[in-house]
Amino acid sequence: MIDLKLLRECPDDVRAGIAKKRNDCDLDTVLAVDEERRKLIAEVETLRSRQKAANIEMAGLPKGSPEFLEKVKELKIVSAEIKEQDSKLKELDLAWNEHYLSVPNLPDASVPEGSDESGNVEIKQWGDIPEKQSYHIPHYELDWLDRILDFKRGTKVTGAGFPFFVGDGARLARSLVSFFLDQANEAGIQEVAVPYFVNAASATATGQLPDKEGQMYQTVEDELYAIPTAEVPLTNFLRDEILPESDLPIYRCAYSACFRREAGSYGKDVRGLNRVHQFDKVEILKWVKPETSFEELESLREYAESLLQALGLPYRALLMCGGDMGFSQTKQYDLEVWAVGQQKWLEVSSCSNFESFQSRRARIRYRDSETGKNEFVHTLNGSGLAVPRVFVALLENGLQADGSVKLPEALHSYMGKDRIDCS
RNA sequence: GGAGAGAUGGCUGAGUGGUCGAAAGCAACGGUUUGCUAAAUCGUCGUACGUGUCACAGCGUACCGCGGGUUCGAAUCCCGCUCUCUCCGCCA
Repeated sequence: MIDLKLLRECPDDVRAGIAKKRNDCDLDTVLAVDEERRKLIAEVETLRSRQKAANIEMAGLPKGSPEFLEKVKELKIVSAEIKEQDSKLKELDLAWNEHYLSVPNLPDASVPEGSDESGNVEIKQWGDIPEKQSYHIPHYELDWLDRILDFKRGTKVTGAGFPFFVGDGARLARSLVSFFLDQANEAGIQEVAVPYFVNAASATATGQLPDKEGQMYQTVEDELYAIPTAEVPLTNFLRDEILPESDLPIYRCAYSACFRREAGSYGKDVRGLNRVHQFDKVEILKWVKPETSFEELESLREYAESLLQALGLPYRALLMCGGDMGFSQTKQYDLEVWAVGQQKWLEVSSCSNFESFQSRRARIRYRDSETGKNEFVHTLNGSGLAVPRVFVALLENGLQADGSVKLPEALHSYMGKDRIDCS
């Protein structure tokens, strides 16, 4: 959630931000409810104050004396009134909360205007885009694909979008995870293994709830949610905590399987491994001091890029425009890898600065030595990286005329060989 | 799954209906003193929201695991839930 003060004092700035994000949040209603709520709070507190004073007076009176009984009679009325106003306030609080949570984070000034992906700005392209040869085909058309990926049995066992990785496929997926984790470790990012299910409080703190409930798998009995990304448990790792200033910045990474229902995404881009319901990903999290968060975003993006460079995969970096970025982000970069077989850019990483939007929800603070106050940290996260689409790019770009797949050197030791053979 | 115990401020820990936001101790912070270290001594020492201020201050309200109830009044009584610990069973 955004800063309440900002909302009240600079509604026009907030309105402009909402518009830039092409969000349909109705700020006037939010402000109206806010004002109503504040008025009611003042009323209830005045009543309570009166009650409290009278109760202190009563404590001094002899029990059962006429004055005492008189007071009781009087206060019964006040008490009833408080009860009534209080229940009104509770109701209003619920509505207010819902409205407040519906206000998106505001985009940074450096974020370009635009309403969809066409508005994104390519800030960088790296690597040579290979010329498409006759043997370059989409991975899902490889005739020996079922030797490393088994969609059919995945569908039988679980459902569409839950493929089995088999043999070299399983090994390649695991190699990528190991490679990503080792790289992170080398960069000084501490590894964490996270729970794959979170409770409602955690899902709310990172913004999956209430809006994106339909995107998560849920357990029937226990009100737990399968994580759509390790970002959720990892961000919540420090929820409700006040961190020592000297601990900042904190960098962590976590490998996890990610579960996404991908409700409503039919047809487009769903072939093969392009979009699946379960996939592996290494996620990087940063908790930093506010004044450093935009530098931290750049270094996070550069780190994610370094992984693609090490794998020799051509990619581009996009600065997301207002209309195409997420609800909670102030600034977001996407990295897309080139898949020569499909002649397509595939998103493999998204690096974002949330500023205090998440930390405010999750109440992650630090005591600032200068102001002496508890301030919200800024959080950032980025994929480093998501496995399946990197897997796809490796297959399609590494494909040789003889049908085998050449692997980048960085993976040789993990795979125990330099290529995947077609037979 | 069965039986029992518990949940109070950064920590330890008092408090069983009425100036309790909450004793005491520890830790922390600021000052004084002692030749250093150590000790002694005085003071400060929760969070959130509302109000107010240029900003402080101030004022008000809430918060003793969470949610409800009883009462003029609840940390304290009642009900439900969650979590932690101990013992037994089961299990990777």
